[in-house]
Amino acid sequence: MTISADLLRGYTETIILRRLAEGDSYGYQISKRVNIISGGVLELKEATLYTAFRRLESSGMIRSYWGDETTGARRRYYSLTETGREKLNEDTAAWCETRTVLNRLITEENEHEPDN
Amino acid sequence: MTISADLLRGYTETIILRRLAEGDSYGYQISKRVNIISGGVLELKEATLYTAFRRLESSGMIRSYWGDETTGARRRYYSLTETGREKLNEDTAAWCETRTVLNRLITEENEHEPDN
DNA sequence: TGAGATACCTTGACAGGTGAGGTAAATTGA
DNA sequence: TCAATTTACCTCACCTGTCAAGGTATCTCA
Repeated sequence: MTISADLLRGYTETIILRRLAEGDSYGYQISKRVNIISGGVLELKEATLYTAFRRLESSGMIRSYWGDETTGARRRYYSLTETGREKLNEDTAAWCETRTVLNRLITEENEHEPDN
Repeated sequence: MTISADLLRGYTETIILRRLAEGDSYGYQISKRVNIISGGVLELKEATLYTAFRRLESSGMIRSYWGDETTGARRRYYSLTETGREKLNEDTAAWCETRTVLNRLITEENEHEPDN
């Protein structure tokens, strides 16, 4: 079972920032790591990934630099900025709140709540 | 604190279906109920709500009928179809899975996972 | 030699959310 | 009594994130 893209919309950037909090990384690696960590159910599409990188960089959340690979394909590494780190904290808090609210709205019984 | 729209994208229909699982209802009421249940942090915008109703009805998830109010503004009631009920079950399962995966990707430590 | 993996990138189309606009009736309070 | 607010519905054009499809280049291994 694969997770629908629509259910993830809005979390792509947070997922990327979280990965970069563990250390500098590059597109291809982040993509693979996310796939592994998710148990294979989530695949960040390349187009999605790279457009997210553009957004994050132009808004100052991440910085990029070319790696000095002497072998293999060139890699563009990304690193979290201070702003990005703060954004990650906010996003993480937002996720926790969203999770609570969605749980209440989708999975919990609400029949005995007051009507007004 | 209000929950960002983007984080909810894709859950609007599920939220509506879930409300209708508790009994027939109409737009305005669903909107208010969602707001109350969410503790005031989530507000389904009218445009969002009504376009979602259109989608759900044309895909056979819900049915609508005009109420016979003798007082107050007219109301268009919606009721869940059998298909809609099944969809709600699938969506609920999808939410649980998404929640687990996002938790792992956003809030958990993954530093000790194998690299490949 | 050539298939597959690594690694990057862009473009155009699509879909869901929403601000801003609209209608109409009932209620409320000054 | 009458203006403001609430109830209740609706649509359109725009914005934004996703992604299929296309591209480039290098390395590895059979």
